[in-house]
Amino acid sequence: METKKYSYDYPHPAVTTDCVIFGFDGSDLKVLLIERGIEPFKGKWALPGGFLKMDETAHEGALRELEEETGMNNAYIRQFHTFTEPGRDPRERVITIAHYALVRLQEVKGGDDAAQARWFTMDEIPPLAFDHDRILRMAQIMLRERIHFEPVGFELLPETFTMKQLQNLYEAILDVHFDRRNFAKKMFHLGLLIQTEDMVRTSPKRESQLLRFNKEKYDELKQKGFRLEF
Amino acid sequence: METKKYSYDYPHPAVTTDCVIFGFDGSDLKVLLIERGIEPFKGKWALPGGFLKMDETAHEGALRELEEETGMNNAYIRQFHTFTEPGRDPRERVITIAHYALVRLQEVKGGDDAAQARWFTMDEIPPLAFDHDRILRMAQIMLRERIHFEPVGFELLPETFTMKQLQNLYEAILDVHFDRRNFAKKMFHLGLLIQTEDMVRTSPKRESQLLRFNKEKYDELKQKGFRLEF
DNA sequence: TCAAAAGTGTTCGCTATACACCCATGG
DNA sequence: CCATGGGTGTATAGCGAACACTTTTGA
Repeated sequence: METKKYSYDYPHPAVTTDCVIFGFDGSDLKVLLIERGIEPFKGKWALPGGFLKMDETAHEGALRELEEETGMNNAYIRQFHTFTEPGRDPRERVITIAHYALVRLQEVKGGDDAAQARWFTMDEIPPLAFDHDRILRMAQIMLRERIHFEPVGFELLPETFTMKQLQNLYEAILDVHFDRRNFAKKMFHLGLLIQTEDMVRTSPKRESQLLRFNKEKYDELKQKGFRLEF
Repeated sequence: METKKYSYDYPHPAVTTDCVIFGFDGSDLKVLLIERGIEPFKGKWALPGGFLKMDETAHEGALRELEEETGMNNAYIRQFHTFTEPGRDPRERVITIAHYALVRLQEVKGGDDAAQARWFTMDEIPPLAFDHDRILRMAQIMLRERIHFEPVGFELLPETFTMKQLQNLYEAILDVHFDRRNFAKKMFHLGLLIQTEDMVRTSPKRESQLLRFNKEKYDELKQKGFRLEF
């Protein structure tokens, strides 16, 4: 502990990136948590995260964390808040730049990380290490607000999906209920959906049509500036 | 440079808070800038900001900056993004937690700070130091989005104001134009405005009614959850 | 008397919402 | 034949957008 190689005239906080990784299984919104293997909070569940390297941006750091945990390297990821309470880490002053990521559950392979990782639905989240409860709650709020400006939901769905799944997703994110017919009408009216030829046997008795996200149309709309009404 | 008193096993970035301070003069949205007195970027205009103290949160740091520059200690202030590009400060690695503040121009006394400070309208902003151009642009975008969830505009207006001023403000923030009658209709319909008895001679020829923000009603609506449509 | 600002209402079209019946399938 | 899930259409109400004339007053 005598070999502290990095010295400054003024005290500097440590900086980490944390990542709230959201996934969707067709009915429920889920979050990936890691069981901590070391103190502090050993054995508790926590958000994936780690120290920012000196030559990477927070965005790159968060992507790195995400890849370590999920093997994904092209996910949607967005910084939403930086948490700075002086006492939030018992070891030293640590501020964390928090992100949320949206991933397709189907594409997630287990992470490299030896760490214990598990997906939790939003209503079975255990108490978390540090101030991660608060970070998670705020991630949910920010995602909920974001959906009014970007069709973020499509980042969570597979290539093709059913209208029912899309509605489940919006309902899970916004925590509201929509009328089935009105929801479909509105979604089609936005023009962001393409109907495919394919059907899928969704459950015991019925098959349903598969949809696809119209990215070209979205990019076009984004140019002009638009709002998603929900 | 030998007396570096603060040492760590791993390199730590320096952390600052920067503050985009918005004001409104009845017609135009303005931003408070500081002329830098020291290198780097000496003589250039920049956002007010400074190093985060080890015992304060970013919010407290931003409030402190704000008070130094404007003498205000109760303004609306909100963190919106943390900028982390490794090269953004030529001296050392500095990340900055950026905030925007909304203040009432009438209440701003000159700051304590000896620094040269000036209000600029949004279309006369000079090139700024560091990456502050980018920070300012993003502040504007975030404020624009925020107004869909909170009636932030009232933070920028005096206690009483005219419908014209309110409309000017919304038009300045959103960079759009509204029909005068439809705008008034919509605002009254939200129920967030109280008509006062008073009139004011706003300009050459005519007097107009003064309005007041209905904070109780707003708090009530916020409880239930609501959206501001624009 | 002209120019500038403010006050005021109506119409039209669209969208949001509420709502019910039919069909196909598997058990 | 029953239960489940998916598909489909209509009627109503409310909101958003477009739009013009009158009044006041100071220059």
